[in-house]
Amino acid sequence: MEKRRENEQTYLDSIFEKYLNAKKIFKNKEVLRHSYTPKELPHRREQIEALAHILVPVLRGETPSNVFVYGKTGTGKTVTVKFVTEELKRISRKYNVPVDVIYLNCEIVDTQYRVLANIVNHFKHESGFEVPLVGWPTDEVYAKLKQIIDAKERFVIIVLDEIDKLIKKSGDDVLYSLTRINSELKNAKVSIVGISNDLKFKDYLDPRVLSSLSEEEVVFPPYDANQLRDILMQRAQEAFYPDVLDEAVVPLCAALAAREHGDARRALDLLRVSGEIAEREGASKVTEKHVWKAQEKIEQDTMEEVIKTLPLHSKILLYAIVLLDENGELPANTGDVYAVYKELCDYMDIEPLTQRRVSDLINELDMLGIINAKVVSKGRYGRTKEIRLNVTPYKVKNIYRFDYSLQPLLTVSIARQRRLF
DNA sequence: TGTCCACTGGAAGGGAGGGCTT
DNA sequence: AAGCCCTCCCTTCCAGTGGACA
Repeated sequence: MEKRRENEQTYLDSIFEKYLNAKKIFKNKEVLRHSYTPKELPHRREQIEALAHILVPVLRGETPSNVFVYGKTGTGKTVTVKFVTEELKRISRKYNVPVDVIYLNCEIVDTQYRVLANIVNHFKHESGFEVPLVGWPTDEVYAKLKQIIDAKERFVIIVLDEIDKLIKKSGDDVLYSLTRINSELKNAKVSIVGISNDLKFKDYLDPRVLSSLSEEEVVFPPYDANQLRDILMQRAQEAFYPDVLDEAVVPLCAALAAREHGDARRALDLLRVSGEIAEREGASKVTEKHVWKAQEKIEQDTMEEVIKTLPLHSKILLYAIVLLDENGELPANTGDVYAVYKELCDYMDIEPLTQRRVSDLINELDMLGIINAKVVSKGRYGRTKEIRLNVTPYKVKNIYRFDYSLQPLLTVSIARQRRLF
C-alpha cells in the first residue's frame, strides 16, 4: 500500500518534471518558416549577381531587361528575387531614382483583371484611387494603370511569381500588354520579372511575348544534399539552442529533402517539425528518430488537409472510389466510378454532376495525389481511365467522420453491399 | 484491314454570385 | 434599382482515339 502510493507519487512528479526539466529546444522558431528572408542566401551567389547585373541599369536611369527566373519549388527563387529587389530599392534611394517593386503571386492573382487591378492598387496611397476586385471592364483598368504609373518618372518592377499559373489559367494577354506598355508610357519604365517552376510553360506563350519576356534568364538549379545541409546549418544556429540537435539530424533532413528534388522548403519544414515533436515528447535532444516521425507527419498532414478541403462532389466521388476499393474492385474505370457516385448522390438526395464534369474531378483528384488515374485503351472495350486509390479507405472515413454533411455516407458501405451485390 | 467501344478532352455557352457605377 | 462586368462551376455537344477483335 505504502509502496504503491510512493510509486504513484513519483509518477505524478515525473509528469511535470519531465516538462519542467526538459531543455528548451527552440531559440527562435520563426527562422525556420518559409516567409523568413535570411540575411545571407548560401549557394545562391551566382543567381544574386546575375539578377543584380540585369537590374542595375535602373541606377543609371535605363530600363532593365525583362527576366525569367526558373527553378523547381524550394530552390530559393522567390526569396532571392525578394532579396535582390529589396537591395535595389534600398540602394536606389541613395541614387535618388524612384523604384517601385510590385510583387504578385499568380497562384492567388490568377487572372488578367486581377493582375492589372493589383498593380493599380499598389499605388493607391499615392493616387488615392482603388480599383474594386471585380466589376470594371478590363481595358478600363489597363487605361487607369497606364495613367497612374505614368504620373511621374519612375521605374516599376513587376514580379510575377508562379507566372505559369497565370498563363495556364488566363492566357498570355496580360503579358502581351505588359511587355508592350513601355511604348505607351512617357515618364515611367516598366520591367517584368517572371518566376516559374515549370519549364514547359514557355510552349504556351506567343513567340513575341516569349522573346520580349525572356530577354534574360536566370536558372535556379535544385540544391544537392550538401547545399541543403549548409542552409539548414545556418538557420539551425539561430533557431535552436546550442547542443539540442543531434549531429545526424541536419544531414538527415537534408538527405530526405534532397531526395524530393532538393526542396529547401521541405528541408526546413522537416527540421522545424522534428524540433516540435521532440519538444512535445519532452526530449532534451532532437534525434534522427524525430526526423523520421516528422517526415511521416508532414506527409499525413498535407494529405489530410487536402481531403478535408475538397468540395462536396469531389468528396462523394472519392467515397465512391473508397467503396469500390473496399469491394476489391479497383482498378475501376470512369464508368464504374460514375455509376457508384450517382448512387451515392441519389442516396444523399443530391443532384449528381454529369460524367463530363466528374471526369474533370477525377483528374483533379489525380493531380492532388489522392488517387491514380491513368488513361488506358482497352481496345475493343474502349478508352477510359484506370482508377486506383492512393490513400487507405480507413483514412478517408476517419476524415469524413468529422464532417456532419457526410455522415450519411459512412453508413453506406453495408447498404451498398446489400443493394448492389 | 477496318470497325467500334467507352470513353477523353476541347469548345462554347449559360447562369449564379460577386461587385461595380449610375 | 437597373445595367454592367468578371469569375466560377457546370452542361451540352462532339470530334477524336488506342488498340482488341473480326
